[in-house]
Amino acid sequence: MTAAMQDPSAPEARPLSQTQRAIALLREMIISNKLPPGSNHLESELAVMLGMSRTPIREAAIMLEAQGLVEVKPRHGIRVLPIAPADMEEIYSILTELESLAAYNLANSQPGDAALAELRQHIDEMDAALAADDRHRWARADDAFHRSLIRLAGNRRLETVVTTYSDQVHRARLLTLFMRPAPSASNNDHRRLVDAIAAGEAEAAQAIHRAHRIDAKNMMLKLIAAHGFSAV
Amino acid sequence: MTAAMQDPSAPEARPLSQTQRAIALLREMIISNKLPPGSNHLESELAVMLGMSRTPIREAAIMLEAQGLVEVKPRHGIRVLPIAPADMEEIYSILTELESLAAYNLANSQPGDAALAELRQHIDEMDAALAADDRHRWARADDAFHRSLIRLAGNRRLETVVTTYSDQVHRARLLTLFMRPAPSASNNDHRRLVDAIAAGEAEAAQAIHRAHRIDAKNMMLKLIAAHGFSAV
DNA sequence: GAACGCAACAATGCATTCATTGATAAATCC
DNA sequence: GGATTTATCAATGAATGCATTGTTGCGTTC
Repeated sequence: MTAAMQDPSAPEARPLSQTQRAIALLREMIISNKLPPGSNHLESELAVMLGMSRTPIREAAIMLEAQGLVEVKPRHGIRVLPIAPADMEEIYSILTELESLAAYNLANSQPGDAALAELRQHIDEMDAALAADDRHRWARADDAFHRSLIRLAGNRRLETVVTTYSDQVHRARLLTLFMRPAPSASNNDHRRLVDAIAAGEAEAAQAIHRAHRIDAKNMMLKLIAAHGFSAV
Repeated sequence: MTAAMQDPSAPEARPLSQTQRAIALLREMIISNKLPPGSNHLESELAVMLGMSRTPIREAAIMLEAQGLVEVKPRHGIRVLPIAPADMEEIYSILTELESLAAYNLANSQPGDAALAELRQHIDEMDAALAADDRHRWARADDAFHRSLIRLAGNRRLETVVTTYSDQVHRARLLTLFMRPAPSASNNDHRRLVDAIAAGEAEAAQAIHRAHRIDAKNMMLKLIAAHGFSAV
């Protein structure tokens, strides 16, 4: 092996398997709505689209099916699953419970200043996005806040589950992002949550986050119904 | 479409794909300890063992990895994941929260007599198993009770998550099944839970089940530590 | 004209094949 | 003799090939 095979300019030199690429690319296309809900896709079609053979596509489809993003129908190809209001009820019910648990556990774990600063930084970013009236930026910061909250709680499996179900409702959040009123009240909840966590008030943190999630769910369902969507 | 296309005599006439067979067989072998935790297995070895090619084995491995039962290591084969006490803390934390949620939701849904009868039947079976001093039979009935509880709550995703994590601790439950004292107190909890559900006392049901799960977790961790296991 | 049956086709499930890559062992040099 | 380098090997990642099966369209018959 010669040194010329290594590319010193690239910081990461891992090849990344085709299957991993397929999973990442398809997931991205699904949650960003490039592959619309309800659409069907042949393995060969996706294989051509991503420039690989059918094998890694099949393997990716199995993974994405396990994550609830697609359905592999024996003779009808790979179907992007739509999310109906009933699905959102299911998902938010789980997310509410598990994220509140994360808040509770984090509050009990006496998090260090670094952890609290990380959370507050995301809140500041949300405020800045609100001031700039940039909703996409706000949504990214909101995402980051919730991910940090879960990660800092220190339960990796909980992180996995929450990520899985957050992915499933990602399209719905995108859809309602511009329907909803400016999410300034939401940031109040976030600040109160971090304060409760900092003070070690576990039950308060849990209650605050639970209420926050329930409000978010109700608003989203109302918006989607009001705009006449039966699935997303 | 003619009526002749439906076959009323055979309730199930599907061939069941090799991949599905591989998933079911490997899962069974893993949770029943036939493939011991920590053991490594080559794709070709499993392929020969199950009488199929590597392809369905690979696909099954991806699914089982998504369910947290194995780890696919690039050059070292498929590794059955051991469950350490820290993993059990993670898992029971999630199971406690979600099963309690199921109890809460079921109590609120005013379940019919059929649902309540189903739950009570499993409890009776547990009593019978206790009387016969048959712990395997008790464990099966206990499993069935918990599965019914989750299923009747009507949230399919919740069912999926709980099943996934129940699988991961299945070996540990098997291990402690004969270490623990006779699980008669456990059945008291079950009866009180069903009574609370029948009475529509959602918060009581939730609290009873939460306490039940926390007790079970603490006992299991104590037993495993007392017997000197560092992983299962 | 409608319905049933048959045939051609297309997509998948799975096996097989090939190439890449990490590991192991042997051989040579210091 | 030990260490380093090289060569062989084994296992996986991925592509391809093949057979099965569901579907669609056409022809025939009632």
